[in-house]
Amino acid sequence: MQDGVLSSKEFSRRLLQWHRCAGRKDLPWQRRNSSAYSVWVSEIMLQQTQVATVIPYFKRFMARFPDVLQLADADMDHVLHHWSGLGYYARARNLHRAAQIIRDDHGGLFPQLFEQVLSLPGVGRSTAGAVLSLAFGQRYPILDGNVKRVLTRFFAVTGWPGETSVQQRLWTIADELTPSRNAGLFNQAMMDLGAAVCTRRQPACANCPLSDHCRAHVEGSVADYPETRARKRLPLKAVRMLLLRKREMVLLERRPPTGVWGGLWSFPECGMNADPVEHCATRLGLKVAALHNLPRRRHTFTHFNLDIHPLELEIENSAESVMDGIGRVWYNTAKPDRLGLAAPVARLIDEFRALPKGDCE
DNA sequence: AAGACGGGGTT
DNA sequence: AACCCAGTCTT
Repeated sequence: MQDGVLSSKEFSRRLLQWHRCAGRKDLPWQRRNSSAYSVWVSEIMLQQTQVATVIPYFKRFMARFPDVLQLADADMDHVLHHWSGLGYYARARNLHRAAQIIRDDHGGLFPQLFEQVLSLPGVGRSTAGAVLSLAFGQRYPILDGNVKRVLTRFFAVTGWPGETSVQQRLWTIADELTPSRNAGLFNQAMMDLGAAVCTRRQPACANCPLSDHCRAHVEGSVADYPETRARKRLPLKAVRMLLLRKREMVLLERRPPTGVWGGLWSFPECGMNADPVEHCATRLGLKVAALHNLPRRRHTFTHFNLDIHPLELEIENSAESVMDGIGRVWYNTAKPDRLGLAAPVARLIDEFRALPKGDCE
């Protein structure tokens, strides 16, 4: 058997056997009566995000939006608030929109046809396969980071998995391996194996039920898979954030629906070369009484680095009106509204709240 | 086919 | 500081 090729049937038999003993079965979205809705929410949260990070968000989210109708009827701001800090906020907007589609087009019941699930915003091939297999036992493969790692190693697949040709090959392999019975368990087991055994660094091949037929393991090249993309140097951008203070209130603006922190609330910004006082007068109709710089902080994205230069500005007590109230709000740091805040904005507000209040400077 | 999209953890 | 993570959408 050592030299032969492992059949798909034997592959899944071994994997499921391993999963019965060693797999995780007590995650919050894996309860016995977990609905398609909770599987879906968890899968969306788990996109590009690790289990440990997701768990508290998932619990809070499900407590507030226990079913698809409550999510569909909720305010976008409320949904974003519960997503704040998770990142990739388009996921939350898509989740909300998809819930409304399920309410309006599917009678509030989660669809069970692959094409219908795939057409929901935010749901691609892998997530559609995950929900249908995990929640309904349908035979669809998945291809997330864990599965990619397992497959590239087991079959010694070279090339960066983000490349189209490599990805197609991996989908074909995943499809051939997926059993017609127990597809959900199989997919869960693949993800668990990737998360617990076939880890990116220092994989526990000694505990792997497939290692004797794993090409990378046999060749002693496990660390070479999956290949990584050659990375470019990230561009550095800079922005000045205006922390406009009026007593314990601070002015926030809603960001445009697309782009970084889309739909979230943040501080007004101005370019590094602009005059902040002038900017406040002309764009916001506010007179500045005092100002001082706060320490610069760097925020890193996948695609660029951002230097945030916070500038605290005290507003004159007279001339209270802010131009164009739509999309702007005086945020009470003592009694916070439930808004979605970008992570660095939330941090700045926390520091701000800790500052001595009142008429210093 | 390539780039955009967040934040946190690990090394 | 580099690298990665239970991907999907837009261009």
